[in-house]
Amino acid sequence: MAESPTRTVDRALSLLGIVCDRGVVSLVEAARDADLSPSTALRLLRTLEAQDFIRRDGDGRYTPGVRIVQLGALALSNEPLVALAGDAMARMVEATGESCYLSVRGAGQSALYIAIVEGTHSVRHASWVGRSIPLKGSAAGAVLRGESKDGGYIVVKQGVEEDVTAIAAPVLAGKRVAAALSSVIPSYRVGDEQIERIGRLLVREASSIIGAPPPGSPTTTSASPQENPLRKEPPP
Amino acid sequence: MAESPTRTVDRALSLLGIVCDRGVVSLVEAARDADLSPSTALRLLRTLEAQDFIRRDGDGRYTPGVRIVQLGALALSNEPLVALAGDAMARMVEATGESCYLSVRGAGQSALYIAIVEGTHSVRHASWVGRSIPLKGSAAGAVLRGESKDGGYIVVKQGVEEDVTAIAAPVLAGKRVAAALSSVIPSYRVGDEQIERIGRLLVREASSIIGAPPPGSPTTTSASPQENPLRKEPPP
DNA sequence: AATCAATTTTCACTGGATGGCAATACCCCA
DNA sequence: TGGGGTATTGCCATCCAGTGAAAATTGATT
Repeated sequence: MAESPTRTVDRALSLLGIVCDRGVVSLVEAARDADLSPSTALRLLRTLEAQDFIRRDGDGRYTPGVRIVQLGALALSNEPLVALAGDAMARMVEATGESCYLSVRGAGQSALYIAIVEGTHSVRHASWVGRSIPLKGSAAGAVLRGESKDGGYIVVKQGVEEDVTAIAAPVLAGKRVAAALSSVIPSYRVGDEQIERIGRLLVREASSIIGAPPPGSPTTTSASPQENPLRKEPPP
Repeated sequence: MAESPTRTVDRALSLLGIVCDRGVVSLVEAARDADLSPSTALRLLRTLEAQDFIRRDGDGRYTPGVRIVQLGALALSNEPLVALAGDAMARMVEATGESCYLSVRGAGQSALYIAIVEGTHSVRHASWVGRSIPLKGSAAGAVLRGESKDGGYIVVKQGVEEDVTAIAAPVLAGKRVAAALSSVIPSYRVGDEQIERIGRLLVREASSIIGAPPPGSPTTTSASPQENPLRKEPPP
């Protein structure tokens, strides 16, 4: 975290994080976690509550409110990378049948899934948009830390999740790693040849994301706000 | 918005909303929207940036940051109603083939979709978790405003979206309307008999949500954090 | 009723938040 | 190139908004 100019806002945002992390929290717990006096925490929590970022349940404890959900979804729907990566991710899933993820650096030492296209196998890896995984020990994390050589792919077997093999390639904006494109596959289903094939596909698709032509409709789970609400699918 | 004890935090949260609403915004625009001096806005925006709630793009403008996405997703995954409603919503879609939505009151005069199970027809209504719709003019909105009689369903044809008919029933916590369960259907596909049938189904399923037994795996687009990442589907 | 912990209120105090203003940066046009 | 206009950033005097200790209130338990 960089130097922060407004202590009061800092404190309130920390409290917001605590409420969201814990899901349900009492005043004194939140105050303790934030290292604030209960009366200070109360006032700040009341401010968050006044704008619907948090709410109080029947027992007087604090839980996240609708405003944080709403702004989070808005933020995600406006994320340009999500739109740009849609076609590439769909192609990955079509070519491999495996779940495909787009992730960026998250808060602290984490990576954050910002788009997902699920695989088509009946046994497949499943996760969710908005999930954080550690930078350390994950393929996407290694890529986001700049550890892939010459834009190549990174493989992690037995990383942050058991029984899966993760392969990731960097989405580059110039020299900077903007995101990681990854596939996460049940380990029983991949040998070295398949890993290499998927790795090469990831590298190719990742390099198509920035500089790609203006996207059509995204096909990820984060549907575009402008999408026609009556969706017609192509015939099977 | 209720009376708010901490002006500084209020202002910062308003700025956060402005950045998320607009997607990309300059300092002076944000300051104008928030009715603040540019130097005050700068300082508050810097605080939001320091905790990754917003970030600056290459042109120095502000866009939402990963922290808001992360906390939004966390908040949603901890929302008890989403878990509770999963089975009911899946049953609705199985019985009708139409998209099913769970919504709660959002900020201001809005309703917020917090869970969605999409319909199975090739032409179906599509929307997204986190989307806000107006309370006025929508079936879910009417239900959330307490306008359904005796827990019955409300029908809106030609409401906030064209070409669709929305039917909603209240999810009650005691006497209080906790959420709205709704189906949104292309109007060409429903006559009065179908509307009545779906309406009655909605009422029945809505009444099963609170007081329902502990849920299994939610089947909505908001997967549970505890879900097994290797997902095995039943055979077709 | 007594005890304990959580929550809420009160209020003296001060330093953190403010915004006006100046400096700097940037863009556009003649 | 120079001028004009706007945006951004830094500085600093000012003051009141934010703080936290302490008291009061509430709620749960024995």
